[in-house]
Amino acid sequence: MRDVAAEAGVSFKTVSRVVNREGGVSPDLVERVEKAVAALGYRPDHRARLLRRSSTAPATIGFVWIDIANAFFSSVLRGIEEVADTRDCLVLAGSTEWSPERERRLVDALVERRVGGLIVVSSGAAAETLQSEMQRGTPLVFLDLEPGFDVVDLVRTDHRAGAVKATEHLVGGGHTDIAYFGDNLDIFSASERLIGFQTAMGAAGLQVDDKQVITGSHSGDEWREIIRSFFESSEHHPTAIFTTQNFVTLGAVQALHDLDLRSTIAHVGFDDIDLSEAVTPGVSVIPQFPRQLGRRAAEMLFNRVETDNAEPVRVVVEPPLIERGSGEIRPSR
Amino acid sequence: MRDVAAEAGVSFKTVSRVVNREGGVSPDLVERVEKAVAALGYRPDHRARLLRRSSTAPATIGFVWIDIANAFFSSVLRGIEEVADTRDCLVLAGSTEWSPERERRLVDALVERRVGGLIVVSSGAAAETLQSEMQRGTPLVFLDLEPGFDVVDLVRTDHRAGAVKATEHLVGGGHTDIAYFGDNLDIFSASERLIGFQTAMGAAGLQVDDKQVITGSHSGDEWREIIRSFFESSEHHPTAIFTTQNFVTLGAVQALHDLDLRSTIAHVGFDDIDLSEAVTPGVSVIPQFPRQLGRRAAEMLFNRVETDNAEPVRVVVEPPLIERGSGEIRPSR
DNA sequence: GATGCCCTTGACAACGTTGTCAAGAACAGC
DNA sequence: GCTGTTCTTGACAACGTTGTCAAGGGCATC
Repeated sequence: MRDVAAEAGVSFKTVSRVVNREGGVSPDLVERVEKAVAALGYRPDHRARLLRRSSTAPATIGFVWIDIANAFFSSVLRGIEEVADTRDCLVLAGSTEWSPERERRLVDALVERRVGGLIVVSSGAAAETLQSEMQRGTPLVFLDLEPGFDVVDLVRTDHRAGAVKATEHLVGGGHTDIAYFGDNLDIFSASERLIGFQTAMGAAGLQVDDKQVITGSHSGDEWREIIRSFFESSEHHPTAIFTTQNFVTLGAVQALHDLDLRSTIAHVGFDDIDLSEAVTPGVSVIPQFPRQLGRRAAEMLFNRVETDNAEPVRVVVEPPLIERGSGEIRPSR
Repeated sequence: MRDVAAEAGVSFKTVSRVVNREGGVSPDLVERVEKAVAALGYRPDHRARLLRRSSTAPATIGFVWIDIANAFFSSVLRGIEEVADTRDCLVLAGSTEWSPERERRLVDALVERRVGGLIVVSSGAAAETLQSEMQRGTPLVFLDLEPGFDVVDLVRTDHRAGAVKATEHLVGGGHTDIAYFGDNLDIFSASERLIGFQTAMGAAGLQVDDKQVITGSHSGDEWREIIRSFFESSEHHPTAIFTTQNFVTLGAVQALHDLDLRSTIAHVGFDDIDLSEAVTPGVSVIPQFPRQLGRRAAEMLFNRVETDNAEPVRVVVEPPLIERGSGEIRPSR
């Protein structure tokens, strides 16, 4: 900026005025400054600007998510960006890949960059930083997971109700012997879904066999192997399965296809997947609406910027069930 | 920081020393300062820190991409994050959703935030800003697309060679009548793929019928409709199709499935998709390796930070062909 | 021609941090 | 006890910008 001022033969305050279109600068000076700006390729330094300015509207918001490979969160991010874009706001996104350590570091890094707000898919690892940041007045919205401490704003799917719905659907189709494949139970959404499964099974008077509850954190290909060997090895086959995450569902579809069991074993998944209609039979699912969750969370965030003392908002969306064939297979025995 | 200094009864320089673990501070002062930091929930302001510091290693890099809904770019981002993470570097990601206007704004915003480097999937819209930023010495790596001006570092798939390979595969299987479905031609990769298709067709002495080259920018569901009505309406059916982007491939698999043509029409796609093995027949593809492209780009970026005068690097990866069944169907006529 | 007003411009402080340097204390060696 | 060295600490400038205020010039009004 100093260089631009020298080039144009004015003080740097005048440059500042021109760059920010404050007005009150004579036309020829404006022109001289603009020429100098163009000649030197000058860009204002956003950080210094924010440092000085008693800015109100956030120019950057942060998004901390858990798994970059999962299309669910990509769609969430898309929803967030759509809303942020209308406010000329950038999204600083970082994924933790399930590591509490990384969650702490990421949240710290974002807080240190003084983002105007934060949307977090939090395991609760960064609770301390998040809470002190909340006290500083930074808007904070939690998404998908309950972080395990008192939370102001939160948006998520009703994981438990969705799992109940899926299980009831299978039970209603005549299945009494249902296997469960899902994410690690230290993840809030995963444990909620298992609780939903157990609740619905219990309500139907059915027993849950521990050997038929398989949990863990794996890629789609790993799940494919796990589910294939589950069906290959166990003498006792369930007549239906409930897969409670999109990778698990993808793996299960592949595995059942490999074993030519897709028309025999009933299957409902949590989260929608691509090509769910192109396989035979189609994959029945409890879909989530990640893009809308993202939009909703971002709107809540900006809302909190504007109205400081608003009541806490908790949005918990009950998901529907989409029948496509795989969930409607009757038990063969 | 001033508050912390007051609370601990020291000067703020001492606080700075403690926070940055510079050493040379007596143990009891360290303890007092740390207590004050904890009590007040103090976080250093990263922006101010960078403003002062003659820092070398970048703390933030930017990634500008074109389509957040496309899993290809999510994987690229993942690769970038993996590398950035090892350098304690955050990734500021923004998607342009194909809008040149948005590309300009995003690149400007990142430059103004003084990112330490930039990985760009650029249509060329922000050429001016990017070039002046390159002159400022900011490391810059282009990914996937040629932006239409002289470029220093670039990583991409060899779109043309991949398309040639796919087309030759279909031609080699006996097909002479092949339809092409792909992205808008003002996108570099799309036009390259079409050129590859045309080249291989020409080399085989085959004619390309303009009515069988369908291009546009659509979602998977839209492509499903387009391809379904293409096969429903035209009296003349091609015996094979080449779909040159993952959404198009997804749509085509669905559409052919809807019409019960998946075992009749040969099909090769560009970009791999989920469940490509679970459908019948499996989907033959020219896969890209987005995560590796991202890793490669990030490594080049950091490399350029370290060695300033390095030669320009262009990495153009020739993709393989994966046979899964759909591409090996013989023409029925 | 003096006064008052507005319009343009620049000097300076401030934002929150780190780098530089010097002051002061503590200690060792003569 | 004096000198020199080291260790701890703080004062101050600087990073690049914007907010505040005052100075100076031009113009209208009396």
